[in-house]
Amino acid sequence: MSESIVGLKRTDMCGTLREGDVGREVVLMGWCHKARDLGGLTFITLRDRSGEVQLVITPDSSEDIRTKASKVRSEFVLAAKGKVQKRSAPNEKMPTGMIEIAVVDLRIISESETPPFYIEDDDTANEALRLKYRYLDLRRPVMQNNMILRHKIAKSARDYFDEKGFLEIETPMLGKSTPEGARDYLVPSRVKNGSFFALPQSPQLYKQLLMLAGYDRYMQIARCFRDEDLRADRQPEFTQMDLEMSFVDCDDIMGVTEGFVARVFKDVLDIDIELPIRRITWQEAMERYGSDKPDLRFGMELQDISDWASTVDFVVFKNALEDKGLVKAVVIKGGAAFSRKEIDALGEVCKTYKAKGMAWIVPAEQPRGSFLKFLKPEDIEALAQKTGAGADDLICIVADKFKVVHDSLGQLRIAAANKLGLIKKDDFKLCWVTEFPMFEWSEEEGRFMAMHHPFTCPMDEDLDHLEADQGKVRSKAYDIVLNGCELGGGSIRIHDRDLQMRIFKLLGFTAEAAQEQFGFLLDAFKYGVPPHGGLAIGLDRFVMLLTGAGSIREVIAFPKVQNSSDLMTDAPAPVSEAQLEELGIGVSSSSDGNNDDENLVMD
RNA sequence: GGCGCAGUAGUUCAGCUGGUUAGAAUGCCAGCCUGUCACGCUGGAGGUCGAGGGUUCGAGCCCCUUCUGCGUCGCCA
Repeated sequence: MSESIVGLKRTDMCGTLREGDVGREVVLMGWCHKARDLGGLTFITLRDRSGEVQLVITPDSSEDIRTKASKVRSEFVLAAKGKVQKRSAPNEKMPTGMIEIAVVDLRIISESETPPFYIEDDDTANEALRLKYRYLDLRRPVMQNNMILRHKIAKSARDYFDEKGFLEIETPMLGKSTPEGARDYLVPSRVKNGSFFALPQSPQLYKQLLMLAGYDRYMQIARCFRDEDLRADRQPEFTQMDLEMSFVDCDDIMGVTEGFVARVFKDVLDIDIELPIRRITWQEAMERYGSDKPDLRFGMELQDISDWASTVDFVVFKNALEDKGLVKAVVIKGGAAFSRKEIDALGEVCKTYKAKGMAWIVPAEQPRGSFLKFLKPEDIEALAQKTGAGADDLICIVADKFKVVHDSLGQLRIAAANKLGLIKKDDFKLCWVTEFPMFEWSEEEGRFMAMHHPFTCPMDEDLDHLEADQGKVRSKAYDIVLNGCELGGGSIRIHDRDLQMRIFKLLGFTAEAAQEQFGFLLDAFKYGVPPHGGLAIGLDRFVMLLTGAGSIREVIAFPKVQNSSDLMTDAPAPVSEAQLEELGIGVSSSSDGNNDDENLVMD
């Protein structure tokens, strides 16, 4: 049975009705959240995007309505006409709990099978199940709120940047594959067999060319693609609030970005962000927090104890120091109460980040620790003195090279803070991390790679030793960090063709390779380039942090799972021979005999 | 590719040292019920214990392989 809505015009949304509406005749449409048949009386909770309201069918209702009401089940789509009346038994828990609708016309528009999980806010259902039936999952009010909040942020962005004179300009989805950076998603060309488009990892080059073209201020809420493994905060396709400005320096970009972030916090959560946002150099962030995205909601900073370690007769420290490394410590207040097992778990965190181990010590009257036999009583006292640790505290120590020490202790710091409950969920701490290194040594490639991207401008002070000491060159790049999560980042770009060529050369590009990959950019740079720079904010992460969601999947309508597939549509899926033929692509079964796992090969 | 966690009724879970016919709650179905809102009461149906193999007199439980989901390292300019 499926009735029509002809003759009924919706007058109100379910969740908007209040006591002031009593006496009005309304027409509502929505989903049955729950039907309660008490025999003579039937209550139906009707739900739409705005909320829920109670329908009531009494023994006075017509036979037809009572029959239909008895057939209604969860998730049926209903249309109801009736009069708003004050409830004799109000429900304080519902926003519409003071009123109900006395039904005079009821239509079952669409029936529903029993859903595989109950549509409620507590997401007790298995995530894989939720994703397979995402359209049902998206009915849950908490998911609808996430989508609404996401919309609000996008709207704030468009309003804000419009007011600041930005133009939203769309850039292509089908572009050119570039070396460096993440793996590209490729799209085969039908017209030019054997050639491929790449989906954009970001609109980077297009927005730079828009600056060159004189558009001055550009923004775009842009979909980006990266074919890399997923994480709780990483999806293969994601959305960036992308912007670029001409005739600016770092301060201009950071200023306009701060205004945007503050605007979103105000519009969405009614929170006032203190401006300007604190700035920390990359060097300082690494040294104090062991991270280029420090969580400033708690202290527990890293302390350099290399001087102390050099006076101690412990081979682990000696080796690290001789190997141009350092020794650092994190003091966990109250950590003396941790069990051996809990301390070992912290050691495991360090090992995950390549530390060979974690030394620890509780500087109590009867000291406890992992390397006491190498320490004299005065060593322990000196360490306690230096680090400010007391008898109730746990000192965790890692000795290794710069990266290992900071990575491992930085993560240990977070693990310990989580353990001690130092991180408040509704606390928002922002910072800028500036002066990123221009290059990063890649063991795998055996060369320097661009830490940000190859179009990032080096700092003026470091231009002179660009060739001489690449590792020391800093760039005009900046990241904005919210609660230890990289919210976004950007840079001032190179606008000088010669400098751009120098950077390509340092990255190992021959002049020919640079011309082949980025010829269009280098050509464009012959025709008058304004100084420019920009930034992109990860919209999904921003929404995730503002909603307190545990992963960006919670704020993306139709996300992918860990193997980059879509549990609802089963994408990616094989295509027909004819389609492949047209694209000039052959597919061969892989040698392991697993027919489901096929390899693409070019004809 | 590595490491870790999980997979038992539609759903969320329990299931002891390997031992009778695998349980609970909820949902679902039927009947009753005039103020419910986690409605209530009575009754009922519902299971390839993710899959495959092995050990055993006997496997949800032990072993191997594999699939799926989650977290994470690598990776993500």
